[in-house]
Amino acid sequence: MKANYLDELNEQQREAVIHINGPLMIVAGAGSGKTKVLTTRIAHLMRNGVDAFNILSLTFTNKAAREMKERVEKILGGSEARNLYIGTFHSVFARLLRGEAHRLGYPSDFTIYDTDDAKSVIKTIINELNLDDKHYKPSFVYNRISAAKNSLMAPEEYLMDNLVQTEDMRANRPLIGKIYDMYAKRTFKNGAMDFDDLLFKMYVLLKSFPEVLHKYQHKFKYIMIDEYQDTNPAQYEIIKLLGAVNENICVVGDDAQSIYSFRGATIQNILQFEKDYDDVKVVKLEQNYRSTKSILNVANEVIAHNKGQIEKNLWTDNTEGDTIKLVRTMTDNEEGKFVADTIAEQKLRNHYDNRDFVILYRTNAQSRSFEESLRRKAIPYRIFGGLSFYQRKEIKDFVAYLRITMNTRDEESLKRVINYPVRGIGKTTIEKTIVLSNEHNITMWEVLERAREFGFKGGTVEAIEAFVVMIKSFQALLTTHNAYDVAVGVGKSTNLVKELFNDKTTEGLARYENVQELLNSIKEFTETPDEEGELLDKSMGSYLQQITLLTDADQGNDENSDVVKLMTIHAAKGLEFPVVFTVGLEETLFPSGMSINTREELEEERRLFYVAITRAKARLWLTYANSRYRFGNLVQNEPSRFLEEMPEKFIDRSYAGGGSVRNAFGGGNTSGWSNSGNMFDRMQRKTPGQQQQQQQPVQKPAPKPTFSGATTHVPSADFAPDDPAGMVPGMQVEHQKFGFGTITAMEGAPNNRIATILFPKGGGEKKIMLNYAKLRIVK
DNA sequence: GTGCCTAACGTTTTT
DNA sequence: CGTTAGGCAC
Repeated sequence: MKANYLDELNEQQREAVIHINGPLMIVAGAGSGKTKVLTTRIAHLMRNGVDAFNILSLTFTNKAAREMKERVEKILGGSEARNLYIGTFHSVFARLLRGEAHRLGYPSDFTIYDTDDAKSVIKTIINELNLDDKHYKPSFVYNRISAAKNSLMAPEEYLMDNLVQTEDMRANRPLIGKIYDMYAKRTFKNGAMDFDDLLFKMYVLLKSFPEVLHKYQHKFKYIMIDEYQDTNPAQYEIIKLLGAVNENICVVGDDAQSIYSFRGATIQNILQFEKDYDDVKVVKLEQNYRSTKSILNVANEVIAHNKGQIEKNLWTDNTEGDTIKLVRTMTDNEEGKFVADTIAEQKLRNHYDNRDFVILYRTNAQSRSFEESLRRKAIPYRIFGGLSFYQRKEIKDFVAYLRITMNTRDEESLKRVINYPVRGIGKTTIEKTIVLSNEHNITMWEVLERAREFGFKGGTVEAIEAFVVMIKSFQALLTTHNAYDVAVGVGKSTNLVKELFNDKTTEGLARYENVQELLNSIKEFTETPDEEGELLDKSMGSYLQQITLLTDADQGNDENSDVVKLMTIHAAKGLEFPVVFTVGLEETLFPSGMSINTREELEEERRLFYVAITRAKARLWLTYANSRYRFGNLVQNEPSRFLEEMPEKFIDRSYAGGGSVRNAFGGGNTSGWSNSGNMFDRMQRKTPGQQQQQQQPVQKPAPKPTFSGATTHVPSADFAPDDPAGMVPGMQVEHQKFGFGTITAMEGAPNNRIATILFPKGGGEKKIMLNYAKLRIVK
């Protein structure tokens, strides 16, 4: 261990590190060296005789856990760090639950359902109850159930709770409690836990089995929790239980960066920590080592608009640095182009590498325009988040085989693979199996095992038996082979790999490669030593439980690859970059239109903006578009209210540069609003139709006139969709597909109008939703 | 039972 | 606009 590790800390940091016993709260401002303090503190504990086996460190992302482990290893120099229990709440609890699952009636190889799996179960239940899944939307129900679990409310309590019941009644969805109850029973029957169960069941376990609680209270003598501001009541109660004996709880957080309330996190946990324990030591880390003065000042002033914070004063010794550039573009595509152009320019001018840039947005859907513009300029990039690798269909299919092999109770997986690839077990047979399993109160798998007994006949029973034999052969493999060999065996026997291999389409090729990647990851898992310390658990069960908790950001952590990164602001928490583009700063987008109805929601959006700003070390661009495509139609956006909250002094509002915008349209109207007047005054309102034309000054050549059937219409050379707002009955219009027609009637809400149009050559009268149709006004 | 076509739907944010 | 789920025809 390095002897001088304490010398590298400032006074407050050191104070936090050397506090060994008793509750400790570290209020760590953005960029104040939080991870350094946490890792050094772990090293310091160990140096003072604390056994690594007795330290539990909880984080929110696998990435943070990995980083922490690496940095502790670096300080300690030895292999002792391996014995630390470092991980996310979910992964640590999954591991603990695995060892204790039998007490709760779960198999130790319980399946972990991701959000999609859970919603699928919920949807099944909704259909079983003969409810309308358009009214009882699975995602809505899922969120209610999730919220219940995160506040430790079991189905029975949910049904009895007046407040909750009133809410459901008011939302006209009184049966959510019933669905929750059935969902809990069903997932239990399936031997499966969803994300929230990993917390909820952990709590139940500790609460119901005093000997288990005792065991872990004495194992985890020192507990550290990162990002404490993002913990929910379930996590809070578990920590309280685990730490009750020793009270060596160290929480680290920043109330200004609390951005996960939608997941049940409550900022109260950190605000109240001092009241939860006696003699809480509070340390504030207020020196920022990350950002320039300009960036930090803007961040501080923005966050000052929130009420009720822990008082702190974040400052920096760094240089003032560049001003923050505020950029307006006409459209989202121009925004993308501007950012790509600026990255190219900055690389030349200031010698940055691709890896120095990040593009941060509010919603994943915004990535598209940036992807396109970066691709066009041949700038390599990588998107973090979005669709996880493990959510892809081909991966889910493959994993479902592995899951059913490990846990035959898992009906979600069973239903997924029972007839894929096609083996002659159709809908009718599956329905029948479900009915039988309900009648006899056994699992679907048990029905299949005894198919002949239950009266399945002919080809069906043969197909079922072949399927059962196959899965059993996989189970047999498990006892003799490692996870990788089993997976390869599964791939061969099921023909899954072959099927994808034979699909020579581009998508088929990609799918084949994805499955190969999955196999590689299993191989890697079996071959590398277990990072989590503890027992070397190389089983398939362990692998499967782990992958569900991985996010895309954890995949391919080739941090060194020189690419521009794109991610949501949520995903960027805890990271830093020399140059940051925060994009889409428009009302209804950021702040999100979903989050402007209460002060609490709006303040969380503002904290999100604060997080975005404070990712930047040296340079920060804030961009927004005058109008952008949303659901396929062009919408106007006002600049985000947050832009008005920034101090003028550090902002360069005249900056609309980057070349492209100005060059394309001769300057003038795109150059932001400099010093005079209200910034909104100078925004020119344009109709979508006008913008469309400005965007494409050069008309695309008309499609080649090819032979077409009587129903196919070849659009006119100058075909360009017009603003539907101006369309009224009597007008002549041209539809891309149906040809020329006359509007005969108009109905629907003003923002969602439906026109009845008579197309003489295009199949008669049709109802067209104006929001989605491409129509050109002829006259 | 499979594949194709149409209609409907969607955008918060994630473990 | 893009995707996807469900209905319908082979």
